[in-house]
Amino acid sequence: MLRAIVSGGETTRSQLASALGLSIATVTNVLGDLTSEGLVHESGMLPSEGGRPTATLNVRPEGAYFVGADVGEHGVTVELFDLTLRPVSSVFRDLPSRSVAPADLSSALSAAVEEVIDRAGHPKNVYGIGLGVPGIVEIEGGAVESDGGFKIANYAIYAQSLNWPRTGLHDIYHRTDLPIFADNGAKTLATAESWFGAAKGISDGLIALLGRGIGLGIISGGRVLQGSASSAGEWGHTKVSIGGPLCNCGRRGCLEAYVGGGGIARRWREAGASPSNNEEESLAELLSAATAGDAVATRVVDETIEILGLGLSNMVNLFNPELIVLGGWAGLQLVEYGLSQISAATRQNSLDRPGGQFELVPAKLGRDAVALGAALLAVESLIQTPLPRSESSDQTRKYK
Amino acid sequence: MLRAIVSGGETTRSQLASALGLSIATVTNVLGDLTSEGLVHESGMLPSEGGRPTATLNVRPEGAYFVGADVGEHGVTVELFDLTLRPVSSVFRDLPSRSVAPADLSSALSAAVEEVIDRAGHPKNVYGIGLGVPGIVEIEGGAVESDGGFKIANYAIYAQSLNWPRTGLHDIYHRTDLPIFADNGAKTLATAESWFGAAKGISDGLIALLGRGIGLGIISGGRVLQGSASSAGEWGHTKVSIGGPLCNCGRRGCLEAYVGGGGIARRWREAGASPSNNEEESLAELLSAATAGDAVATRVVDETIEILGLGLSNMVNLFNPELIVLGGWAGLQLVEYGLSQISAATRQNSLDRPGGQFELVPAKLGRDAVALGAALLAVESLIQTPLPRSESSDQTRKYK
DNA sequence: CGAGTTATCGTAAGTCATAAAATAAGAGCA
DNA sequence: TGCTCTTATTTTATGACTTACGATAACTCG
Repeated sequence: MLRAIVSGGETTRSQLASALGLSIATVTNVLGDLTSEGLVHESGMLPSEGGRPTATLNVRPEGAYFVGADVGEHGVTVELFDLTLRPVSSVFRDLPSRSVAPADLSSALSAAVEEVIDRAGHPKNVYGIGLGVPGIVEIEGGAVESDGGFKIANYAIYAQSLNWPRTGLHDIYHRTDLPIFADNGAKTLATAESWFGAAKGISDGLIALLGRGIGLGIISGGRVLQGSASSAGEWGHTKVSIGGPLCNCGRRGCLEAYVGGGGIARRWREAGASPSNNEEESLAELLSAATAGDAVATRVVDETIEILGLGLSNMVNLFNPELIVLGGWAGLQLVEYGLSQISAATRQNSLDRPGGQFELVPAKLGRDAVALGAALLAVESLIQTPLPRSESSDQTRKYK
Repeated sequence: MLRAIVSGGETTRSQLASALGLSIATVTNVLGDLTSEGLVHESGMLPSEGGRPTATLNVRPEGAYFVGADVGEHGVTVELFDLTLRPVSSVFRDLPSRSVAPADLSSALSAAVEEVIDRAGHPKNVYGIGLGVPGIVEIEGGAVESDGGFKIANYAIYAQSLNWPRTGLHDIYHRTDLPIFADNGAKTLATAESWFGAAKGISDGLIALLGRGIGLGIISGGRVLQGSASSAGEWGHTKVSIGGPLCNCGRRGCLEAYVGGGGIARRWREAGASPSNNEEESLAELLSAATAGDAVATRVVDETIEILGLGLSNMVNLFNPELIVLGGWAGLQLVEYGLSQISAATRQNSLDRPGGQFELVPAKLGRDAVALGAALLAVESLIQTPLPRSESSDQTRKYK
């Protein structure tokens, strides 16, 4: 219920009832609890249509706060979100070197978290912190009870692309005064797009994160697919060719080696160009050269789109999505260059039926979507956990 | 509850209670209803351990019957299953020509269904019929109320590989005296393996059907993944190479073109051999030649396993399964030849983490697994639908 | 044969969602 | 201004489940 209001924005009791398949009476009951928790309030009135006017309901922004962090290759972005999931404050910290070690990250991250809460005037009700990290995040058994009375799951991070060995979550963030959650960045992006962005309300969809690496969040039945050890969605290292160019992961023919930021730059270089060292700028140069009619650039771009379409078509056959969202800096640039070309290449390589059943759109949320999705991990946990009962009311409440 | 007993076989009340997370009292209640329906009975007693002996519970085989049909390229296999899902009678019908038309199929199928029920002595309580068909099966809107009072969903079949245009389910089976259900054969196989076979109790797994074509059932959270229009799992036409050999589907580089029955035979032929025209025999010849040390055959087999492993590794990265089951005639032959080789090829191409988290096993159920899984479609519907209330008891019951 | 044990059954009480009734808050009109 | 009509929300009562608990059944062991 809280999820429906947070994700859907201002509504009314009857809208909620029909959206959730409950009666209005039940909605009122649950709402009473949420209101007395200070999470929801009546935000206004709709003009009457002859009878009593409808009260509009909305989340009370200051009802709860959440920290979300985007741990990237270049640095960490940490943001504090209120209960409407709008950013309240935001901090970016560069990381010292290119090859990030967990210890460096740890100090930067802790400082950034402290700063971001500081800047917002130290709200008391920060409910948790979520981390979007590169690589595979597994939840191991053996959750630990923290000082605060909440459980801290035993997360382990395997960031093959950062050359990290198995890294415990406490190695990159050791404060335990707040509940902490983590997931792969592509999956937190998918969560964010699914709550607030292009994939809102979608039951079966794909959210691709194209940047330096290539990630994917698979939405199935409205939730992000996790797999047996929560590493589902590692699309970047699926093979699209036998043999093929060498990838960072040590194998050959990975999709990422072709259409990851580095792969695109490499292919342009091999075609004779000397692109910028910054992959993001390099792609921009490539695309504008292609737009300007440069034959070599056009060939490289066409090839990129063809291979991306081939990779996407594999996902279309496997998942039969109704929607594909392209995000990440490379994804957004490519979509702007030629959404319909990518879409056509995908359909052409897909089976006829599923190939005709999806729509391809750019991501709607901006750069902080990974952090937003990470914060949503904490929100989801708040929604599932019954709050400790307050003095004001001794009814038990489990449904939010 | 019925599902737990059917799938798990003989149990006791307390086992059921802990398996389903209910109290023993509730189990007893629901069981009372199931028993009075004639679906379940107390099958025996366990030796006492000091107190009252535990009654064992089991399904009453003659409590309900289900028809399952495997619609294949060569013919239809139709079987009648009792409530323990053991086959009671079984009919196979060849199809007249190679290129099957819906009309030919329709008469063969109807006759086979009639025969299979006949042979079992015309039990009254046949609850439905399930069809496992090649190609994509979609459920369109607009279910129709039949004479019998049940709904018949509006299924549409798109069998690109059989060259069928959109085919309505009523075009291949027009009797409406029984509830009818349909799904892709690879998915019904997955359902069967997941209820009774190698994938029993698995939450995230893959069941691959390797034969003439290549199908896949993806088990996620214990259920077969369906996608937005229920065509998820079309693995055979995902591309493993850019360019590559031409596939039946009209595209190039499909996995099926390499390691489908036809693809393996083609590659052996191109290597200079003249295999049997029957693909199944051809594969057997190839594998025994390789076992005997034939260099050409060994190269072709190694290549097959390498490509199959590559295809599987893509699935491992995407789904992070705990188990991969290989079935279908080609799958079983290949597994027998070299399970560990296939497993090694898969792991080698996968990311380290998910690559170390799955087990690869052969399918446990035999040739009639597709038909069994199809019958399970009807079982699942029985489990979800509350039975019409009988005179003997006027309590409503919804939980089984 | 009775004491101890374990299994199953029956009943009362607790939960939770909803239907129905009651109340609230307006609009529109005489 | 009051009255009626309409729609929204809250309160109350009911019904469907589930479970806790006590009663009963069926067995072993001494």
